Amino acid sequence: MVNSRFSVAIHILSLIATTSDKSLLTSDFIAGSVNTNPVVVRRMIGVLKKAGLLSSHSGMAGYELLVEPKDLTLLAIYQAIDGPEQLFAIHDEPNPACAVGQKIKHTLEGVYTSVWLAMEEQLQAQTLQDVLDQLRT
Amino acid sequence: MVNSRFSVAIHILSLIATTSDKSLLTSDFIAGSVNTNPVVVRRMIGVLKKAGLLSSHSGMAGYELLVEPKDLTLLAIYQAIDGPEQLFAIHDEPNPACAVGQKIKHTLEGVYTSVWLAMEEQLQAQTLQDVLDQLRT
DNA sequence: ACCTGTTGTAACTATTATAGTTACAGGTGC
DNA sequence: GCACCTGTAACTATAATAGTTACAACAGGT
Repeated sequence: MVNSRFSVAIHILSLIATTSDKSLLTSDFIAGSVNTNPVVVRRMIGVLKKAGLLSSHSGMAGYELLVEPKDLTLLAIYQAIDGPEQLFAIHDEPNPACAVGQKIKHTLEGVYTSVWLAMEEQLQAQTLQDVLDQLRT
Repeated sequence: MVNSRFSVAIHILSLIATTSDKSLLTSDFIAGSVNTNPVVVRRMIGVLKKAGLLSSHSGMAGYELLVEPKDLTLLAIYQAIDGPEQLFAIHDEPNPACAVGQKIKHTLEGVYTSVWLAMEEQLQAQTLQDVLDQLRT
């Protein structure tokens, strides 16, 4: 995929998890750490909030996690940001009159599903807490 | 990633592998099966040729595989088309003055590497021959 | 030698996604 | 009231993807 939304989401959640003084947690402060625009942060936080991962109050600084870091898998974060559910696209409408064209879509779907499941397994095996532990070392 | 280059490459290689009358194998014919433009096919074939997966002769119809389908892993195909070597990008220059910003890049790289390796393992486990077998059923 | 059909490429276009930005309405609490 | 914040809409810049046009060079048949 190669966009940075997942990285930004993990960065934001890590900041919220490790900042004890919640009044510091403004979109501006977070944007400073991520090195992006506050609006980008607020947009991402809106998505994470909709997914039930954190809470916020309009007009008031401070975000709070609604899930314990040890219970928050990276897969859950990935799904929260609504990342693509496939790694590879399949070209549109291969020619059904051709023996290969007719079957290739179904075949590729099978291949890609197995790859996808392996990836999900990895993301499921790691939690935000694992990330926090590595940030400390 | 979510582009269809990998799918198109596998489709092209499958066609070449299953078409016995090589004189049929023109970029136009292949484009008809893939449902795209002949130039897109020739471009992709140029890449696969550079990687040593097939041969072609300018001005002459007919492509030939240079690797046995059973020896051609999907990973080799993926590497041949020079697909991205990462699934997730990391945002540029997180703030080094911040405890999280300072370490997040290295941490995420570790996470993403484990995911990437799991994906490679899946692609390594399947060959073009496996694809051909599924196309026949 | 010529003609037809092919490959190999360069160059351009259209479409889409990503990220960044500006702007502003509305909430919060001092 | 004021300073500061969130939530969002709207716009822009940039880049990637795929499709397209165009053409030089090559092969093989007649």
